[in-house]
Amino acid sequence: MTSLTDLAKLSGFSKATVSRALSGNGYVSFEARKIIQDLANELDYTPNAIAQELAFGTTKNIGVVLPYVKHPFFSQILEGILDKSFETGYKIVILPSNYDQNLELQYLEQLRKKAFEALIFTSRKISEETVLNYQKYGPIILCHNPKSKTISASYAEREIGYRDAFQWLKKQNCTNVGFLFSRYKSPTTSVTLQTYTETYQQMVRPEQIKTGAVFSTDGYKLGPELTQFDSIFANSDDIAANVWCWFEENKLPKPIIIGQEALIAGKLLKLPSVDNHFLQIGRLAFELAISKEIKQLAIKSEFILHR
Amino acid sequence: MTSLTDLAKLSGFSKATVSRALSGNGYVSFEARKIIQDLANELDYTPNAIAQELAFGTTKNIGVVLPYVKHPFFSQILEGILDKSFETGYKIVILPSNYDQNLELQYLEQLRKKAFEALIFTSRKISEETVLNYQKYGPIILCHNPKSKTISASYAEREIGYRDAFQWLKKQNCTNVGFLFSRYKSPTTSVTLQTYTETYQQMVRPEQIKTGAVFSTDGYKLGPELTQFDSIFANSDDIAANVWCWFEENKLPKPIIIGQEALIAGKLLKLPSVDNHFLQIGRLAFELAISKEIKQLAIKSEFILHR
DNA sequence: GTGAAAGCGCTAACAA
DNA sequence: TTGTTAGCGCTTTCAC
Repeated sequence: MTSLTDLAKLSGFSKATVSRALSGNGYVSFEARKIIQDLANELDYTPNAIAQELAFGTTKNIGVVLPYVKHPFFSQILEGILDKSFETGYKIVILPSNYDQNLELQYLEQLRKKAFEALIFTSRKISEETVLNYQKYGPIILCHNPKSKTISASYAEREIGYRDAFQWLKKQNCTNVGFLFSRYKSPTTSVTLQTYTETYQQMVRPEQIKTGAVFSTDGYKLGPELTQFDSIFANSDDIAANVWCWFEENKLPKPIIIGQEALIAGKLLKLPSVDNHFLQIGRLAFELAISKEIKQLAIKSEFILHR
Repeated sequence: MTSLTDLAKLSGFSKATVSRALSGNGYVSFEARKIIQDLANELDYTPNAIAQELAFGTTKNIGVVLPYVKHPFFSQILEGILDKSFETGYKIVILPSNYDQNLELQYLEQLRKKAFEALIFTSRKISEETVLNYQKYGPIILCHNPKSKTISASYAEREIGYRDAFQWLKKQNCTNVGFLFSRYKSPTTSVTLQTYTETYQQMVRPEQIKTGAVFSTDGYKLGPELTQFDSIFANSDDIAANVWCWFEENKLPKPIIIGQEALIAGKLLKLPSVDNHFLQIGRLAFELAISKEIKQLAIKSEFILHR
């Protein structure tokens, strides 16, 4: 491991000159530059990234907190983030959370320690208030509609897509919609139920709500609990497809099934779907992370019927 | 931003004592420790991660080179890697490559610069030789069967699963198999063709090979080129499902379609599939990355018929 | 054009 | 138990 100091000693120039010669900042004579560069090549020298970061006072790391990786929601956002990060020289560090508050807090602490320049929460369990308190250590971006207006966010404005979906369900004379969620309490859950209530002008009964739908196969597992409904509003196409599959295998008449994210599995079965444009949301989240402004960007969801 | 130096000055103790008091390494009197800790809390002090890394001489970063993110192959490996990294305190940095050799080289250079402690290539385009040359800068793990035995790898031993699949195809009297690949030249491509040749005892004709199958929808796009075959061997379930879909929509008789990775889309359509166990491969790749040994681990693929 | 020196923030060996 | 000192590797200001 040759260091800049080594080069300085061996070449006879000072560390400053060597640094200038190699970085291209500041004046160095042609001869000196040539000597130093040749020596650097010969000794297989390369500047140490950590030392540079310390001297510059900043890593080019952005942390992305993801509850799960395979979930379409998160993998789409991630893809959007990578899309954009790519051109900028920032590194994306994946921080798996599994909705563990302690973990989420650890990641916030790492932001404080300057392990990251910014943090993107694709979702969170920890209180919004706690997150707000960490903003002083660096930009934090949320991927849902925050209560506070003083934190950056890029999120799906789901109301529009949901409203269109529910109106369509209404037109199909569905009166008993079953809902599939990952968690009982979450921004997604509440916005779904609220939009339903507004569209249908009636409250959702507790029996209509089924939780624990996280991975594709959960749709299959939950099948037995869904026979009473005339329609199902699932939280992703993959899960919707699994529900479909359960009914098919049990030779039961299928309810109308609506998915989300416009994925391949849903397309195959021609299930209606709400596309929340998470790719775009990820892209915007990254841009917010490297910008100095605090802004909130809403992306309108879209109900897709025939694909 | 309070630094350790600030704490030292304000508390009247030396930097060394402050460091010891806060890190817990070495002897510090109760009183001193209390004073320092209180002051640290009061001033909202936290050690700077970059400075620590420099002092320790190492980041806890592992870079993972991924050509694409949404591809099932890569997202499964990634999930396996995260699975394991999770318990260890290592951070996983995603490095999108899109099979760009320059990019891949840049990532190797970053390893050299100590931006990462180890590098995992889930796939690569750059020559194996080049990669070998960078091993002196840190552990590098490949996710395919390398020619050289002096580099670590965790990979799918696809032969077994492929052989079973081709034997089964043979039993179904398929004589004209179409192959879907992402790239024409790749380790996957060659092992597939070779296993086929061995099982069928005949060469693959160039017309049997279709490339450019990367994303799910590519299966649909390639549909028109596949009508001549009595069976299709696709490079993933998602792509296989899309092929299925194209035939269905065009009301054409379907060939036998075999997918890979045992994904939901394939399960829905009851397509046979070769499960390459990429999750496990990812887990092992991570363990190799943090171990000091050079080892090669092969995971046997599995042909799955009825799911 | 070049170099000395200070600084980035922390750790650790060695004395005291 | 605590402080002194050197060091991690690089950047940058400011004289010369």
